[in-house]
Amino acid sequence: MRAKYLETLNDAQRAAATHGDGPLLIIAGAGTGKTTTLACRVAHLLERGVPADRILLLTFTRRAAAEMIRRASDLTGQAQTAKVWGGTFHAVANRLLRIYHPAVGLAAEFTVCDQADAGDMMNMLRSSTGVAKENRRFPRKGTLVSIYSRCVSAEEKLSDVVARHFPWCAEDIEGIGTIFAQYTQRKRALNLLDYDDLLLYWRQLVTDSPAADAVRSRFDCVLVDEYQDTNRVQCDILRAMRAGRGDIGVVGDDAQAIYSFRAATVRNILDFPTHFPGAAIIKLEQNYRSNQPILRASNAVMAQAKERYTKDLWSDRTSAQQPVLAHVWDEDAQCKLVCDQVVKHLEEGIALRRQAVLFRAGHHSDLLEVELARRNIPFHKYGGLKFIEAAHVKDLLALLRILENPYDEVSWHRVLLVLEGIGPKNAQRIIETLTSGEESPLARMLHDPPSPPPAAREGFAALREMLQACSGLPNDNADEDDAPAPARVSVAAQVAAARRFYEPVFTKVYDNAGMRVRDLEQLEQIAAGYRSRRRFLADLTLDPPTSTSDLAQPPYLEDDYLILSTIHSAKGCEWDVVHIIHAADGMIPSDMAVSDDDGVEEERRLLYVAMTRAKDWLYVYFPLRYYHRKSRFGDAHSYAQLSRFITDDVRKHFEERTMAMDEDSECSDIQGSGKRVDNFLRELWK
DNA sequence: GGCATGTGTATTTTT
DNA sequence: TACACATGCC
Repeated sequence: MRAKYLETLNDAQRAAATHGDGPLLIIAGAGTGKTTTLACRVAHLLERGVPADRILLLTFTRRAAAEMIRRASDLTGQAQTAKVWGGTFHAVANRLLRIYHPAVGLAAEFTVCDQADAGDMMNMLRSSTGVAKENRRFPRKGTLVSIYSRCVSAEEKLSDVVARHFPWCAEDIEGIGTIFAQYTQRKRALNLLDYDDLLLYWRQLVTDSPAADAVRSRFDCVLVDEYQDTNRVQCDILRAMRAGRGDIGVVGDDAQAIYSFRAATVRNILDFPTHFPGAAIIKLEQNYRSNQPILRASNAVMAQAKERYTKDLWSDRTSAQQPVLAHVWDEDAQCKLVCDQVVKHLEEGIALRRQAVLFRAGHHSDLLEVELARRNIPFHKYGGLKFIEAAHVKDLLALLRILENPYDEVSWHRVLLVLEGIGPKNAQRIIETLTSGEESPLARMLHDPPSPPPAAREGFAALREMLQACSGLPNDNADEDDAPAPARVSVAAQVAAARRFYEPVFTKVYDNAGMRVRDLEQLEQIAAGYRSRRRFLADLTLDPPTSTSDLAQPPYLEDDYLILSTIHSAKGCEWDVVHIIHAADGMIPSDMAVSDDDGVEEERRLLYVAMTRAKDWLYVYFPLRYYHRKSRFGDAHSYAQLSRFITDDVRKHFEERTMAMDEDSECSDIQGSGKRVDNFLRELWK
């Protein structure tokens, strides 16, 4: 008997969901019901009797995994569905390594550091090795981290990576090599893993460790979403995880590969049948998301791609409304028009959260955010700068990380620099003293501290007290007999203690202290949901709040808000109305990406991804004039070109509207053919 | 050695 | 606009 939920699938989807044990490659175009299909496959596996905790579901974000598991659970009604191992490669690596760390020579309390932490360490090495001394333009920390990560994830030599992707750093290659060598050494010594390490250790765990068999046989089935955006190491991991077993299913779309900067390679999809012999290939080509006009325009964009993609998506959702290409005078006009359109759709009954504004880079929405705030239109922004990257949040977390891993020099450095009167030199000296002895640097700090510079004496004492309070160790003066057993201090209490320690400093150092204090309060709230500090830190690093909204507690959940998102963060999502702003050359494609053909091709796919997020309405905005605010001259500006991807062939599929300026510099009128004016006016009364 | 101040410059996308 | 680096004062 066939389960009810399978009836709702089309033939290709059902074939994918009910496929047997062999390797399975699903090529799923945008909006073809990929999530549904995967959820059904999970449900099907469960009903076939596969235990939930023997299913591994790898997705691009933890949110995507949670969504699929939730849907599978709805389909089967089985509570045990929650036991499915779901998450990102990095999160799963972390989870496995917490169990099997001895097999790869890791200590249990290793901490995971994010990109910014890695950058801080690179910076410390940059000065301590002195390699940057001779050259004033030695690559910055961010660049160093990018180069490093690229070498590791693509498994390419430093010299090749620099030559191909960072040619302007070629003359510093020796210094970079020195820093990298020390970077890896320090990380090991300090018990730190960066994002790349998580994958590398997972790979080692399943290819070359005493636990390899145990890890492999933990899972009966592995499912991977967004396979086009995996890199070589991730591919190796999958091959090793499935060595001698066939049950692996991957889903991907080569037309949506947008992560080559993270060394993702389309080869993984193309070579899947070779890597996993006997693989069945199923294509999903019917789009259930977008209406025909939107799909035609999107297909037209991809039709110009250098590589021909295998599929044209089709849809039977008709609509008389073509996507709109809006020519606006400048960025101000763009903001106003976006707001107008958003409100118009809202008044027609489409909630704000069913609408999204998409853009190439995080800062592209800066002006719009101001305008939205001015008009009291609530919004949540995904992508771009994150809460977790703010200096004051990092400062506070550094304190917890010291408690978790006392050997974490980078965090010690951060914490010490917060104190008034301690600069890089003194911080360095103090850290050297702390780590010189046999005992843990934390114990040394509490029982036999180095002397701080006189100016920092008070702050230093406060720091020690704080660490003391959080660590739960008895202090020097405590009478051993009377001292109660060290109480476990809750994570939230630790954050609270850290907050009390930091807040006076903040009010001195930062101007908008109020906001920052609020951030820390929110951090404390998040901490309240955790029993384990280790878990708290790992989760924040591996699955950071993607927008400030994630920090908001239930009262806000009912509120309606507009979605602002980078195109990268919009992957996998869909909205009734999508507004794509800054469709100008230099924005899409980004100036940074046009130096080589592959870069341009990826930018094209990026526009395609953005367009195919739309279900019913799609607006693409093109501001004609850009101002150069940094220029000496008052109103210096330049005229932009329409994105090179919106060719004449593509424009045929759009309705074009032009907003002109009137004397008051307000955008108020329409230019173009009479027909367009009529269309526009009709829109207004509709 | 720390810190305030001034100058120049590079500036995407994310786990 | 933010960040790295240089300079000069305490």
